[in-house]
Amino acid sequence: MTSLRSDCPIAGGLDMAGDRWTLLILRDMFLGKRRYSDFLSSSEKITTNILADRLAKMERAGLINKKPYQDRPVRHEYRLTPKGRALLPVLQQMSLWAARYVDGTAAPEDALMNRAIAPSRPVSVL
Amino acid sequence: MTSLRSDCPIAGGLDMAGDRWTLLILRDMFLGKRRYSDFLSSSEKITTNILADRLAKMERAGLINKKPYQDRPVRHEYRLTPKGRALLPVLQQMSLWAARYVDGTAAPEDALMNRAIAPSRPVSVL
DNA sequence: CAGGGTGGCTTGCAAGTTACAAGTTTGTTC
DNA sequence: GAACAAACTTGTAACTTGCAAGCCACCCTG
Repeated sequence: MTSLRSDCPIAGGLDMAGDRWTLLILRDMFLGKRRYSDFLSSSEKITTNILADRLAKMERAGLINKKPYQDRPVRHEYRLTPKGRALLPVLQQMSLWAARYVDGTAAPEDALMNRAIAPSRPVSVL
Repeated sequence: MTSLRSDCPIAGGLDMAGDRWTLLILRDMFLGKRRYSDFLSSSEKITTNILADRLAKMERAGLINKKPYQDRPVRHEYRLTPKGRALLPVLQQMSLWAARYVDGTAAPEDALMNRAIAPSRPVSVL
């Protein structure tokens, strides 16, 4: 996770978010989840150690940040940074692809698809 | 790889292509590579056992197919299926994201970006 | 103020996956 | 028939994942 395999942007992207869980946590955040227990409740059943590890790595990678929402006891919530939010089109395209080509997957969720990130970037822009 | 974690299309997509190498092999194919030795020569330096394993899994997943291009000795080449080709937009969005947000990555390659798959699908279509 | 419950982790460990190196097979070229 | 090459396969150590259990701080109830 700490060094890139090459300067290819695809390799770089995969080095930061190319595992089985990171993009699913991102998806949950786009759907409004913010707390540890929210992420645990998703239907893919991530385990606690992996969730804690991924949240820490994602924070170090600048995809999310962590802020206390209460003291006593201190509890944190996790939110997308602009860098994390900018991965939405990747999630959208992945959804469209799987919904069409992978058996047993449902249609993409409207909440993910009907959403744009700030400066929207069409595919064939410079 | 054989069963899906949920019916979410993102989870489905990740179950098929959410690892450190599959999308890089796909990228190489979009750039015209077809042979085992072509894939080995990429700058990320995939090792032979992983390459062989990934090619076999991708074939089973229907992303690519394998055909002999000569006998004596039999040699195969690998080509994208329509299902594999349809992952191009995912690669494109990943490239745009990383080029913009990941330090040390180069600009997306024109050969990948200036390319459309047959029925092009804008993001916010049903 | 003891006992149970809850949210958010941490720890331990077995099983699976990856990386690196070396070897094998099939045929071709000198 | 020796060297070479493409395309794998095998062995093994290191790392990552999945599963279960434990832990700590705090609230809540009696």
